[in-house]
Amino acid sequence: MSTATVSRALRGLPNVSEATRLRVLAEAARLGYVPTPSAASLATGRTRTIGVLTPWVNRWFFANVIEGAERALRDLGYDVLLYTFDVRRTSSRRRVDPSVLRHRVDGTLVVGLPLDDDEVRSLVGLARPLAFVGSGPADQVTVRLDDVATGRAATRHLLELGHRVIGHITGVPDLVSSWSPPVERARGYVRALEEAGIVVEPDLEVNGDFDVAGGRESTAELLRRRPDVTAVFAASDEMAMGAILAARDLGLRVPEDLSVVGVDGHDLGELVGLTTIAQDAYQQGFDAALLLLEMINGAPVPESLTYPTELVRRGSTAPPGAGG
Amino acid sequence: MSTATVSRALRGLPNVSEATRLRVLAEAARLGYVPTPSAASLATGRTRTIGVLTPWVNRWFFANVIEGAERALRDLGYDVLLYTFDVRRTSSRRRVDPSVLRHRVDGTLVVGLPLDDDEVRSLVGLARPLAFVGSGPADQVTVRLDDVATGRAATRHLLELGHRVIGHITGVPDLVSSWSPPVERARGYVRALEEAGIVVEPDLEVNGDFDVAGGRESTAELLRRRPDVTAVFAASDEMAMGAILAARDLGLRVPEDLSVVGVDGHDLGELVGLTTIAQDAYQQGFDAALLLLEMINGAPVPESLTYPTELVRRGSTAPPGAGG
DNA sequence: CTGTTAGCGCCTTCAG
DNA sequence: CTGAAGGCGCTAACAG
Repeated sequence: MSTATVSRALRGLPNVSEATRLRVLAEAARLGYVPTPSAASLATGRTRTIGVLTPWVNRWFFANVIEGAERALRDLGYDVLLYTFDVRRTSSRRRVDPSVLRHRVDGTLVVGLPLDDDEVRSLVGLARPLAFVGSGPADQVTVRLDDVATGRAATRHLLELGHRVIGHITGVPDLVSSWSPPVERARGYVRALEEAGIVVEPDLEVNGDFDVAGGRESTAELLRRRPDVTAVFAASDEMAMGAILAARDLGLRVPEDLSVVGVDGHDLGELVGLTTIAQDAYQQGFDAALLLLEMINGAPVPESLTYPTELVRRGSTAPPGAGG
Repeated sequence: MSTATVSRALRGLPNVSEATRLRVLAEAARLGYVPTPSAASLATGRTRTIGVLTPWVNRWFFANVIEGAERALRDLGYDVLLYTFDVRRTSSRRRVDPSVLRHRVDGTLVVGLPLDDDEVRSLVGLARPLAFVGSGPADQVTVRLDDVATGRAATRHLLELGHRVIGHITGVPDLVSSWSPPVERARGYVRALEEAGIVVEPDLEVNGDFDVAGGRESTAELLRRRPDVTAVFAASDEMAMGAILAARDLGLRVPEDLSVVGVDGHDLGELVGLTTIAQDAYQQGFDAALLLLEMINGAPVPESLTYPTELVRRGSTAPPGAGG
């Protein structure tokens, strides 16, 4: 029997009689035969692998998106190649160099990673399907929240409680990209303030690096600078929890002296009574992976999917001076 | 110029004159040439890729180990292929079938995934370096805590505070493997009780699925069954936080009515005042990756690395009945 | 130091 | 429906 017939049988192609197919399958199983992916990939140009680019895996949003995407891809026989690009306020991250992805992935999923125009261009230059989760450039397929609306809703919640001096803890430096979620949430924050006729003061915004420690430090700095702040909107729950720690460090009570609202719907939000705008990160990862595979299969896909959010009111927000 | 010379120049092999090497490098840069990994892999049998097998990515320990490993591997030019195998109490997980790894990875890192003997055997059968993080079979390279000592230390902390009826929230079903961290932590728990002359009661142990929701449910069940419990040792911080939620659901105060101690040193532990046995998960992932690469390079490596832990006392533990 | 020659294992085209 | 042949892009061994 020729290798060509075996190859056809194993891949379920037509033009193989049922008898030979069964014979091949049986023999392959008996021998424990496993195809060599690099040979297949060399011959076909396809890798059955998706590159996932993300700044971190140990943060709520990112971990859940990655897990959702991995499950979807695995179910459909695709492997996941993980690339992290640590993003910090203090140091600029390593540039995304897509040449490492060339001939290595059939598609790329960018998870919550703000890219500059050059980086996007170079990814597009790979000529492979590309999708973004969290946010992405306007002309690319993106699975996301309406981040402006999210920032606006969080800020309005605080305004409706009666707050007038509201701080904002944002995520990454806005130098890189004009379309990262923190940038858009900050826009929503500004818009809500303007709609309420409140003058927006730049020194009410600080950068919290998207984690607990960063939220804590930046909130401490904010409260030192502006002791008149009565509420804080953090662009993620982890930073919001850092803000609560900072308040506690300074002897302030939450929510009596400081109201705090976050974004995410973190598993531990309930435990600390955190008011938040909840989203489903796992599902976004799962669906983005499916979209990407459809693109690979040449199916038409929507330009973007926008996911719902929900304000979850808990004990970390209250009218200013509620307790004294 | 021949392809062989180009190949040698690009890979920095000897036997190439400096002049030609520079010429090759310049031309490659000009053309934007990128080698095709599948072709190299087909020719050499090596892939410069490491498979990372883990039950979850959205849990503190796992996310941090993965991130540490990814950073170490990336720095040394290796790619990370991520495979998750969801482990739950309710349903048995998909078996680990290493045939998908054959010809695809140069080594495998198993992160906190309890495997049965057959699965370990089949991984060993790949004839590629293999390392475990969290725990592993006795005869394999493992980066880990002393989990028995960890369970014992946590339980002793509760005993020293005066507790006598101490529940334990463990992680995964112990059906699969005899060497998972939760199993060993439970052993430490039992040993500490025995050393204190306390009769070990099986109905004081419940399974919390290693996450917040599971810790909450199983603690609720435990407290319903055994209202005399005054303290709980959870095998992870996330389950411990679930235990605190369960206590609160039942109107119990922590620590007055119920003391809770966990394991990990979760970023949010301080916020909720959780007493814990802290470990450095990121570093374990990082070091395990380095070990694996040394094995790939044929260097001798220690059979196992044991990491230190530290008891962090916070407000979630106190003598029984401390407040009333 | 450089070039030539065989493959690595699979897939695709074309004959039969 | 099946077989033969060529080639995917690179590396290893050997000549020169």
